[in-house]
Amino acid sequence: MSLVRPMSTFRIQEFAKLGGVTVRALHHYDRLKLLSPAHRSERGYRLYCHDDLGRLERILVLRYLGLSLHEIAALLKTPDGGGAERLPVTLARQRAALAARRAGLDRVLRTIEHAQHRAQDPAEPEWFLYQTILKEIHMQESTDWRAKYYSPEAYQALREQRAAMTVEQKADAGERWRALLGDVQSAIDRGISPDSAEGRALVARWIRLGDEFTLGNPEILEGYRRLNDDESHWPDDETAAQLRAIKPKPEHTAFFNKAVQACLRHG
Amino acid sequence: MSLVRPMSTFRIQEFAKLGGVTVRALHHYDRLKLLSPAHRSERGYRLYCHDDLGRLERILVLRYLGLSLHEIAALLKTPDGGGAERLPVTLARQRAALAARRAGLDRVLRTIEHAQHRAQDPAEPEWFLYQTILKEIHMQESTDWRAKYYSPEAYQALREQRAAMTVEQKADAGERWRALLGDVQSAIDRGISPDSAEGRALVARWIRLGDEFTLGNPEILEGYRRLNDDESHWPDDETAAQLRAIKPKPEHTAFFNKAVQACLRHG
DNA sequence: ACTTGACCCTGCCCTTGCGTCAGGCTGAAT
DNA sequence: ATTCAGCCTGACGCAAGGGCAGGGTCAAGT
Repeated sequence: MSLVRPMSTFRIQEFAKLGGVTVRALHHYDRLKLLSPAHRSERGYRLYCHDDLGRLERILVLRYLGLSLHEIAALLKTPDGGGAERLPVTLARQRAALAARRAGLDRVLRTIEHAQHRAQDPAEPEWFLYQTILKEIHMQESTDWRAKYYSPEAYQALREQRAAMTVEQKADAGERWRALLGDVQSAIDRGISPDSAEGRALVARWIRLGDEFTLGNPEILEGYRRLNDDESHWPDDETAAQLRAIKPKPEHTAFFNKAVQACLRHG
Repeated sequence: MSLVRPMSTFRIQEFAKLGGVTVRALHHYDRLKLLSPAHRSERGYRLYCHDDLGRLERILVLRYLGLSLHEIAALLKTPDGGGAERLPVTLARQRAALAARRAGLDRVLRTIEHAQHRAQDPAEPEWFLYQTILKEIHMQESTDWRAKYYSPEAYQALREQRAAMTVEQKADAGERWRALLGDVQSAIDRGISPDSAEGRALVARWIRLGDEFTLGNPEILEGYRRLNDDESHWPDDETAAQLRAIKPKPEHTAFFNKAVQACLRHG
């Protein structure tokens, strides 16, 4: 009977069995500071308590839902209150991501079935099979890569908005963004204060344009933020080029934020 | 105009664009010897030819279907003839694997939807939500892990066979396997030659028993082989224990193979 | 001839979620 | 005193590349 061991604690192996995970996984979570045992024995043994089991269960649930350990840590880090608030958002995003993955899998499965069907025909040479599959792939890959940044509802709303716009309207919107950013740049170059009347006028234009785009939907804004923050992963196509053209530079957003502060101060 | 560069070859970047992949990926494929350029310039530049493009396209198709680069290399390594033969088998297996993944994704998605629905209720505490999801997970995880080793048709056949057997029949079959392996072990211990009459008698028993199990279906045999070859990844449940009990040791299979050779030699 | 800029090479470390040793302690029972 | 199970840390491996560093090469413009 060990006197060192506080009551109702578990050594790592017991705890692993309780949670249905391996010892190594627990080591891993400990190193990531995702789940550290409540205590350590004098000699360094990990001693998990009952609350740790609750946390582990939460972790396992979120892992099952496909979140990365990093995301799980972020979600569980909040002193709670925030956790309950962010959970629904996370669920929605994760659902969208998984639905997209499933759609991708479905396409691959259809392609395989198609290929199997055609591979039956001995008259068809193999290289032809590869060629046609490749064409299918290229066609399918032309799906909108921006989708993954938005919640499903937000993306749906965006698509409706885009569908309702003519080509000229889209070009015009792009042009107005570019013009606005140009004006902001020029204001910065001329040393105009964000606090000035001109600064505040620019802010007003920015906000109007933004609302036009986000439809006042904060989820769209959130998605757009994530999209813009991930520029390094954009593919190299025309969509990306258009996006880059209307992407505000850090100094522009800095100017914008300062000007907003100024407006708030002045009421 | 470079005189060093043979006609109709591409440097790595051109080639990457033709194939729609990155330069780094081509480096990677080269290092894995999956796709090495037809030539190198004097100074070490990779020079890809038109045939390389064909091979790359094959690689991309198979990658799209979810095969690992290792599997792709194996499939493409055969001097062809074997390639055309193994392709349908590969497609079937891959389809089964992807279908399983899709089913898993479906379950997760349903779980998320369920959770979203219940998270609406503000009366329900968060921990309770986690608890019930965890229960769902445990229920879903109790699916037969052996399925992934078999083609869908083979697994279906196996299940029908199992359903048709009574508990006693199953126990009896296990017992006969264990007895056979015991007798083989004893034959080895006693220095009996696989070539002897006793050796050949054991082979006959082995084959009969095997046929009873595989129903003469080579796909089942194939799946069983893969299952047995992957013992290190079996989970730690009762099914695994039963499987281990009837798993022939390497020396048993060696004895078996020698005895089969002997039978073949003697007609 | 020289410089510039685009392109190429190799090699090394980074990612995710652990598994798998390896070497060395600890704890409890024999 | 030994022995065996259990614990620790640290390092390396995996798949499919991404990213970067340091250094060489090619073609064009000056």
